[in-house]
Amino acid sequence: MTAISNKVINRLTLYHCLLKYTCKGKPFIASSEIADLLDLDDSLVRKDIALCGVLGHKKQGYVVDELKKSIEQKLGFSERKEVFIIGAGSLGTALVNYADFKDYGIDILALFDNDPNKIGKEIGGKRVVSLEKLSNLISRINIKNIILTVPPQAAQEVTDYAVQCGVRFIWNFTPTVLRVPKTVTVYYENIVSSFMQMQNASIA
Amino acid sequence: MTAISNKVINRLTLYHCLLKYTCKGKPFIASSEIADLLDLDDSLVRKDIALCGVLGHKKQGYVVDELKKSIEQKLGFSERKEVFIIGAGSLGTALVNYADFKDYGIDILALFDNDPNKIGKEIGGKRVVSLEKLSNLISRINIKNIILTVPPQAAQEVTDYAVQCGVRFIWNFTPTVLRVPKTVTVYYENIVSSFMQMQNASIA
DNA sequence: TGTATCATGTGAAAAAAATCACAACAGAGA
DNA sequence: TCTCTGTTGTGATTTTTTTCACATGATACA
Ligand SMILES: NC(=O)c1ccc[n+]([C@@H]2O[C@H](COP(=O)([O-])OP(=O)(O)OC[C@H]3O[C@@H](n4cnc5c(N)ncnc54)[C@H](O)[C@@H]3O)[C@@H](O)[C@H]2O)c1
Ligand SMILES: NC(=O)c1ccc[n+]([C@@H]2O[C@H](COP(=O)([O-])OP(=O)(O)OC[C@H]3O[C@@H](n4cnc5c(N)ncnc54)[C@H](O)[C@@H]3O)[C@@H](O)[C@H]2O)c1
Repeated sequence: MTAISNKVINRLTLYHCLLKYTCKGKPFIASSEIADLLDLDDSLVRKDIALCGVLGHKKQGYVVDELKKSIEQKLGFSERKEVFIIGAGSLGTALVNYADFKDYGIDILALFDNDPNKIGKEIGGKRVVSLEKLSNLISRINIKNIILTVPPQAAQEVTDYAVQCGVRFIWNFTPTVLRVPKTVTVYYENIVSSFMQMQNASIA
Repeated sequence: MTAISNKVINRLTLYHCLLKYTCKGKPFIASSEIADLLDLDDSLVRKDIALCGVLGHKKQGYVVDELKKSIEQKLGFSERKEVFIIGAGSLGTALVNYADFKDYGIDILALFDNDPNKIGKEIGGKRVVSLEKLSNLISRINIKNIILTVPPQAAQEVTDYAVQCGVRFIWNFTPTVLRVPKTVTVYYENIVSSFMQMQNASIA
């Protein structure tokens, strides 16, 4: 089982979206259809698919349902991934409400905040807990992933605490760069960069 | 002025975040510091910076303020980019409330929705307008960019309408692949893919 | 003032990613 | 049944991106 590059992961999730919503009901799909919709080269699509171990059918393409399932398997959508959100603000609220997370195996267990007005309440059916409780909860249920949605000014401080509590993966939605030990992975959800890349497409 | 790749854009925005929040007050920064924080090769950082036309200083590094401004210039943060949001739900609300957008020149003018309970209200100081008014408003003020945050089932239909109204760039937060004419650019804000990439980091 | 240092800037090399090109062959249709 | 077509699967090539390696020279400091 070879490692799979981030670019491939990104494309495979897009293929999956396509199969899930755009191709609903269709039995087969050709690599060229996927390629056209996503503005890619069709051989690239075939190579991505080959990585999932799916074989296509001459003159017909790939079986939609089989391909969808294989992508799910390859990317581990069915493995349950438990996550805490730290920062129960606007964005934290949106993320708890994101219905499709469950299809990817992403399960938000609770939100943490330091605002006494929010603590004890529920957002999107999930409890908002005092940040102080993080340490305790992490040692009880073994959570490795957090979504960081606190104000940028609080990001490093909260990160330090989370790392100390044993967090291993930080999905960082704040526009800050975080200092963490080598054992911790930060993924920068650099939302503005996406917009700039989109704009750049017109020039390039 | 050569085109700049998406990877470079992504890194430059991260350097910018770093300069803005992590380095506040520091006069100089070395490429190796940036590289360490972001887990990159330092010569890569220097090459990215060279693209912005900034020269460093031997034994000192780059002038933080100068570098920050040059990235802003290179990526066009100070050019005003007017945007409509379509879909005034959880995520639309979070995005209107995203304070840092203004630092990147992203200016959300209004939200559109088809829910009569939302139309006429304000969210984050911006008016929620009936989607029907989009055509009119686009021809009046010349808006090219929309942020799409409607439910996935409505995405294609809303897209078709927006394209017809003259939209050129669609920042698509829905987990769907959109059919658009070649003249229209869709940027897929494939949020789940990020999470999968983060997880992958542990294996790779 | 002199010197050793350390960060830059950049060619050259390596690695990774994408594109090209096409053989193979299953399936549609005559 | 036969032929033609359209799509796969994949080697070869090209392009892009990253890493390596080091000459350069400004700066700190003795
Ligand atoms: N809103 C967006 O769409 C958006 C988009 C991209 C990035 N971001 C970033 O995401 C972060 C959150 O944005 P938001 O709009 O939800 O902000 P927000 O102000 O609505 O929410 C921040 C939440 O964090 C809590 N908080 C503050 N300090 C804390 C601490 N020390 N410990 C625990 N909780 C703390 C606050 O009580 C609040 O509930 C910000 O860094 C923002 O820049 C937001
Ligand atoms: N919530 C998140 O954090 C998150 C994250 C990633 C992606 N998404 C995606 O973003 C989209 C929005 O998510 P959300 O959580 O804000 O959903 P939501 O249900 O809270 O909001 C959707 C909004 O769209 C409006 N709407 C529905 N049909 C419409 C139409 N035809 N024309 C105009 N407006 C219409 C609704 O009235 C509602 O206000 C969804 O596609 C979701 O999958 C959400």
